[in-house]
Amino acid sequence: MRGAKSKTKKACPEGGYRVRGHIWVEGAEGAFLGIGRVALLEGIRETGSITGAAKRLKMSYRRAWELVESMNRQSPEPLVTASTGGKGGGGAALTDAGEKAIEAFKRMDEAFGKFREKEAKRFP
Amino acid sequence: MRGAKSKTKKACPEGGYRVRGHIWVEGAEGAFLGIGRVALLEGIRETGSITGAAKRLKMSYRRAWELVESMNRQSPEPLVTASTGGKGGGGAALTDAGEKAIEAFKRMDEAFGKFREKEAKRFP
DNA sequence: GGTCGTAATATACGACAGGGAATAACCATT
DNA sequence: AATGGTTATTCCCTGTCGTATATTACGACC
Repeated sequence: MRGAKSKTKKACPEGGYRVRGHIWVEGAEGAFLGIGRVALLEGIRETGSITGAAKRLKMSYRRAWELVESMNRQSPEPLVTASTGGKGGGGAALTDAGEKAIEAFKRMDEAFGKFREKEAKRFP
Repeated sequence: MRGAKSKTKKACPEGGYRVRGHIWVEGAEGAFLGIGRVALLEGIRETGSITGAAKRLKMSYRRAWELVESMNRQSPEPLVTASTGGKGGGGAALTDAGEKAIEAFKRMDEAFGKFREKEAKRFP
């Protein structure tokens, strides 16, 4: 009942399986920096607000704000500064620590991609 | 309102953050082999039944059975064989492919641990 | 000083993964 | 043929997570 009896078809030399994964940095209260949080940081940098980043990433403002709070709480210096009122109603921006965090994570994630690709050879 | 102002405390040379992650093998229908599935396979090997493995891992039989089905469906040859009735009411056992899957995944997971440890140095 | 769009916060709603229970089928052993 | 523990399968229920919605506070700019 499982059909397909292999058929000795040797197309796809290293084909059927691929290795996937999540990787993230943990701080005092759990998740601190992951791919989603980094995307949020980039969204904030490019839109100038938490609201704009949330819309771009199709997540609720509430969640975006919670993530920003979580990151700021767990870092000795905040990654995002936000201000209310004023020109445009307020906004948010990355700090230098925020930029550095993005950079470090992206390098790690790239290395992770290479790692997965290499390890996938274990499952031909 | 975020307190703590860093304090220039340089104990914990590479301390605050650690890198964590999940890694798994994907097949045709999604997840094929992960740490939980491997633990289940080992539980089956050691208890001789899906029921026993589920109890040991404190998961419902339903879930355990679904995981076994998923693995068997996505492998050219099943990782687990099960039989009903007979001595002891039936049972389950690993195939040779099942043993090899455990082996391959554990090696990969070990390499993953080393990778995370190495990459954590990016976040001092 | 009114305006505007954002930050910040609370509440209610909905989706869904997983758990638990219940049931039927199975078959060597006794 | 009765037993017993397991596989296989279905149905319901609940906790959790995130979304959506609503409200208030804010302050530079016109």
